[in-house]
Amino acid sequence: MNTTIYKPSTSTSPYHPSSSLFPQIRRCKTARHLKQIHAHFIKTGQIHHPVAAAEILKFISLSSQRDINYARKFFTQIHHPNRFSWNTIIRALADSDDDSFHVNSLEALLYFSDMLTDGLVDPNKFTFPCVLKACAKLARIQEGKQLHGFIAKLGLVSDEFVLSNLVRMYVMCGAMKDAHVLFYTRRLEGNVVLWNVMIDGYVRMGDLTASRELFDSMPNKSVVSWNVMISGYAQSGHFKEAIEMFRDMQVGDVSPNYVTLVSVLPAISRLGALDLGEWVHLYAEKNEIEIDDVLGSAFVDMYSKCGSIDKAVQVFERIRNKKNPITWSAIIGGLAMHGQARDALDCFWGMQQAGVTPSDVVYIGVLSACSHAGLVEEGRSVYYHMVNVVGLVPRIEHYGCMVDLLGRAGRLEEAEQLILNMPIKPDDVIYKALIGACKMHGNIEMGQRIAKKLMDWYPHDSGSYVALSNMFASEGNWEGVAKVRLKMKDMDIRKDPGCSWIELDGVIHEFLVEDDFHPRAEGIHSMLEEISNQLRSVGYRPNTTQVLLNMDEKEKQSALHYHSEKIAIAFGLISTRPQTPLRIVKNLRLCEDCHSSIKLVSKIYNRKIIVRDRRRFHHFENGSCSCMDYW
DNA sequence: CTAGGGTTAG
Repeated sequence: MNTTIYKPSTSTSPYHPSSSLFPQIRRCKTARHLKQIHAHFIKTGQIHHPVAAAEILKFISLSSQRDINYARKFFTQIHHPNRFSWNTIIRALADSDDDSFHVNSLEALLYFSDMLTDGLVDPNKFTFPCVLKACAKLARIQEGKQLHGFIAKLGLVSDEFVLSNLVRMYVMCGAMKDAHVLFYTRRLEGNVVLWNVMIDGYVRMGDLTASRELFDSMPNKSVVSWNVMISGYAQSGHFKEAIEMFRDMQVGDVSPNYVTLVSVLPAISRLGALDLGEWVHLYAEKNEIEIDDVLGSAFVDMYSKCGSIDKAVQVFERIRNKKNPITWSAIIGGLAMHGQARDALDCFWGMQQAGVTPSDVVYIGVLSACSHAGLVEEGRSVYYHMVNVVGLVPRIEHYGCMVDLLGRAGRLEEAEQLILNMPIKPDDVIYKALIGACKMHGNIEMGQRIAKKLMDWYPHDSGSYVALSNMFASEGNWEGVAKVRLKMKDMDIRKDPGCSWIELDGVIHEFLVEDDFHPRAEGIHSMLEEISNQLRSVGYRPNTTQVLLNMDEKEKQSALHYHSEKIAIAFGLISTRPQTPLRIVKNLRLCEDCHSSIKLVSKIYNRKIIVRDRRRFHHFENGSCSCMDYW
């Protein structure tokens, strides 16, 4: 047995960690095995060899079995850490991505300062990327600028890893100007990462024009460049642009990867572009991209939001091993949107049997499922469970669900009491839920009282005016309607324009109210006429109570006639084979007239019509709707 | 050793 005790190295070690010196550490696979080696090295004294210590530290800090606390302890046992060990511990702390990343990043900076104080080894080009990363995470620009000076003195600014992390540090501190100066003075055209960091920087600043310009002018685009643009567009609500980018990248020779799919799926979900979503699913399977919990959650959400709840459940069931709270929220939220409250409740209990504690988002899903289905008692006990069993503090969204749950079920006083007693300041959403319930149950007094309050608090939000007007209209108070309309005109407040769209062969066709810009406008127009005649022949009478404008009855009927969802349906009917289901997405909620006429259209034309409105899905089939008219 | 990601009341 080798019993030599190695002397600590002075200043810089002549040794570099290499597989030839301690191959057993490099070959080590498990944490258990590593501990055995560690113990053995202590016994033999080899632990004092700086390279041995560095190798062990590397395994503890950076392997898949990493254990940051063990690494901290181990580091304090190293008598004279070499540069590799310093770099390793700093990197381990700066890389940590869990809840304590803030503390860890601070600690990384402290280790760096210890390294300088220690004075035995100097930082090098491997040290700075990690220290800069810590600064970036903490958004500490002062320390970052000091590092910049230090790096310049050592002549390391031109190192591509140092430079891109320096630029990234400025980006994460919101200092795009400094980032820009570095980027342009360096002109490392070949460094794709540097470009990507800059593009990401503009995305983070919300300046998509600037990031797009940079993207368009970059000489070589990597898959990450595309991913940054796609997720940038998707996260800022530019869903169409995100999808356009996704298509464009395939014209070039860059293949989408796992992150691309995760980035583009939310955009597909929001637009309800089922064909494209299915294409992405096939792409993942063909290219053997693993559908793990993260990508799986994105697919579950996509299928739910595109109206295919069955496929959502299928994907969900195939994510066998590692379902996390987000995966469960996605499926529960999906079932809720489709009105499958019982299934959502089953899932809620199922996840707990699977040993996953529900997150607050899961409760939002379950509670909204209960309110859409009128399951008051179930909703109450879920709420009780959240507060008293799991111990979560209800957020405004949970109160919103409870107000909606009670309100829809006609327990208006209880709902109002809940608002008055809740410990958070109620927002407009909560009041609108209650107003909706008042209208539904004909409590005009309470509804008006709250709508007026709302108009005082949010004088520029069209929602409260529309709610009040609808309420007057539902009791036939046309004078009231006219007054609200006048006030809106005075204050220059406009109702959000209604907008619906339908995807055909991967192309999204969008229609606004009274839209006649579509290439097939004529065909659509005559189809609308035909539908209207068919409806009349089965005794249908338009329900004009929700028409906001002060028009005569005939004009009102014609306004209804051109609601965007009706135009989209007419277009769908003339553009698809008989019996093809139609999937429509609408930006607002369905009005009552559209709801009842679509029911009839589904019967007359023998079509399944699946409409996603602002809140949920309506599956129309053979004259009735899955929401059972409770929505 | 550098860049990119999933769920959320009406």
